[in-house]
Amino acid sequence: MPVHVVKDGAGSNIQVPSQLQRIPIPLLSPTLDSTGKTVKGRVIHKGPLVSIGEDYYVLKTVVQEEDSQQILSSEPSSINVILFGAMAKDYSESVSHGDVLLLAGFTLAKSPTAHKDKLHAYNLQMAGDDASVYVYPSSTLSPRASISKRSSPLRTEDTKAVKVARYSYVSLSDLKPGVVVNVYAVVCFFKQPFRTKGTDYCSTLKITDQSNNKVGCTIFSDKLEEHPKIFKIGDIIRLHRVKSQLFNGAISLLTSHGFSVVTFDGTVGSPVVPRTCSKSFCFGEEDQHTVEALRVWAANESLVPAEPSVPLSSVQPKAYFDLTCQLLAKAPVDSSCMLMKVWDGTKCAYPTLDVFVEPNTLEGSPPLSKYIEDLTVNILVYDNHVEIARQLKPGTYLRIYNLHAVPGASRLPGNDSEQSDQTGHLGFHLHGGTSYGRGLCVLPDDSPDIQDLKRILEKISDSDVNDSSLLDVWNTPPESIETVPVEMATERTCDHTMDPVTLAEVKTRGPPQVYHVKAQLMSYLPQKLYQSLKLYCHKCKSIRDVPDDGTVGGMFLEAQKDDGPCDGYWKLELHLPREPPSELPSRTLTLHMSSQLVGSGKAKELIFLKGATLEETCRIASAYSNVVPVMSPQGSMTLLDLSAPFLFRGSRRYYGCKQCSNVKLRESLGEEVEMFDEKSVAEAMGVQLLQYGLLMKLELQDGTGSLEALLWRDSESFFHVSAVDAAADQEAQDRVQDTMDRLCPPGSSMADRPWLDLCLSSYSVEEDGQRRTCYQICHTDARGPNPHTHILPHTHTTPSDT
DNA sequence: GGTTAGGGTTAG
Repeated sequence: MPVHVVKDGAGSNIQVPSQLQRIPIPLLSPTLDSTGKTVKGRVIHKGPLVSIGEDYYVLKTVVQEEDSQQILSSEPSSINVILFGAMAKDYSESVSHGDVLLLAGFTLAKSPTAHKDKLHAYNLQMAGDDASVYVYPSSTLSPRASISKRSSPLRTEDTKAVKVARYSYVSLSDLKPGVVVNVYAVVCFFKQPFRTKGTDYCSTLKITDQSNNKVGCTIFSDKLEEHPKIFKIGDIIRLHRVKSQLFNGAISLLTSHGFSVVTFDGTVGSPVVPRTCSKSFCFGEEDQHTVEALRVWAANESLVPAEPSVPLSSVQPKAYFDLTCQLLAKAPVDSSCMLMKVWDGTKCAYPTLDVFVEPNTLEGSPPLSKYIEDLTVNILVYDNHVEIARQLKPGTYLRIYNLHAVPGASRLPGNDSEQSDQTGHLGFHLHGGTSYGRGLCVLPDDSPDIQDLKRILEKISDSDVNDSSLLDVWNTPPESIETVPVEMATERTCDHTMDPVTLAEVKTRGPPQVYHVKAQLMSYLPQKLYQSLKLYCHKCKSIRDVPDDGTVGGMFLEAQKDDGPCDGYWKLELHLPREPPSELPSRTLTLHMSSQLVGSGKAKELIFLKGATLEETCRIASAYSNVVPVMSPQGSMTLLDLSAPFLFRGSRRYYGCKQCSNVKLRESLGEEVEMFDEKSVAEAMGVQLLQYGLLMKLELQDGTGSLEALLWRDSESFFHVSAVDAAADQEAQDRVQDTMDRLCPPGSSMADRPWLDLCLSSYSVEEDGQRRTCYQICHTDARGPNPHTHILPHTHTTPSDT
């Protein structure tokens, strides 16, 4: 007898040859010499005994690898076994579903059904005297053997007996209206969840089981994750607590209170992995067998299409098809339309429609090379699908259902006459609505349907990154820069050790954070650089503009109207005539000095100037170290309005904060001052000194997105310029302008602009009661043509964060 | 408290 039953316990008289070498099913190949080799597996399908002549039989069965590690292999772990002759008859009578077999003396032959049943590419053929089957009945392996002792696949009625304690499952043929039931079934039609007019999302399904009844099923839930995760026809579904009801004369199923759903891949022989969001769900060996039985039944019913989707290379004009692909980038087109750039590694046989969008509206990486660009197609997503598409992250793998290949480009949203030469090109439209299951979903990373695709796409991407033509592509994303030496126009001075991230990624994270990014400068504000000069108060944190000379000059003229006397606190007065050729009435320009300072020989350290024009003040300031413009409206000396500079030191002018100063000019002013700099003078007069800063808004982009970042806290070190110098000195201003012209050459395209290595910090600000994330460029220096000639003075503290 | 949808092509 070529079929040996190995019995449990002492009664066993069959010896399994011990010298046989066991080969895991996924590793079987025709190059293998099968002499002395065995295969061990569990019977997951047993076909009928077929008579093909007088006393000659054939039987087909499917066994699955028992070693769970081998099941995780990417190769199929289940294989068709064909038994011939008397062995087929023996097998039919003594082997049951669930039994474990040891097969020896087999030969391998190419499986003609591999593309359809997704089982091993080869069959095991068992014929002749060498072939032996050793059977370990499942009764010797598990206590539930009696249930498995059948010659036909599991029926739901049988499973009831062992599931009484937990769940009982009703055959679709036994449904009565108005009853809450649990069912196991195969999905033969499905729609991805779509928004209803009510409060929920709805999944519309049609399911079937071994009873061959097809039953409609409607699942309502406002939580997307509670909907069944169905990716293709043939997936297995388990529904708990669904209510049967009559609709249009037929039974249908509807979610009832406390419903739950679990789904499984429908591929015969693939690992049985429940797909569910539920953290506590019942799943036992019975469930495993029910799923396997439904898989095998569906495979024999030819319910499932050979392929779940169509590659781009096979797409025909006018076709509606399902596409499995990777999302590369997306961009909003208008309120009802979204562009998705996708690829699947194959090239469409027809020219495809180009869709223009502004590069800064594109999220994700545009094609890295001409080659990848040729494989990338544009999909226009409309209406109800936009909501789902908007949440997708570039890089994810998608399946798009009922995608329409529209021949002949028509007018497109957001496109104009540039499209006219594209007539006849194939456009891809995911129209609105859900007919025919139209929709899209994310395929999980471990989905068996994308493993090959992932490998192929990664291979293409990798080989393309090494292509030198990359350097010609302006939108080379920063990740690729890592492998290509590119001179950066800025350098980071921070000591953070972290990998650079894309701007798209930066935008997904909340503040506060620090990032390293590589980006280009798209634009900046203000364009007139003197407008970037600001005055900052450390105390009240306010920022104000530096007034221009016209405004300041006007204030000096206004102050001249005060020609009243000063009280006699001040020892020295110097009367000067108005300078010719002025035709105005004569006036008095007065220099005052502190009596205390005169007494201590420091008279010239601090000069108070009354009645001078701005121009005169500047000229006098060049001869004295500290000049303070004053007036005396009520006979006592006071400063001008704090909108004007309160102090001139050489070419530098200093301002005080109107809000935080408490001005008091005492007769003894300066007595206690040891060193006359702007700080001590301000302090002595009760002025809150304002600090100069450079504030700029830079729009960055890196191919994955764009981002506005401020240059403020570290702007002085960025430009190698002190802000107070920039306010007083044309050469310093020119240096700032030179830097900006280098980072963003006037009239240049993005291709000509250098990349910047930046340290970026994010923080939260509140505006009109709304919190908003802001970004600042910190710890970053522009690389000047000769940065070492512009050393920043150390006397300045930097303004803190806004 | 218990709707919504109840498969069957957009029309850009």
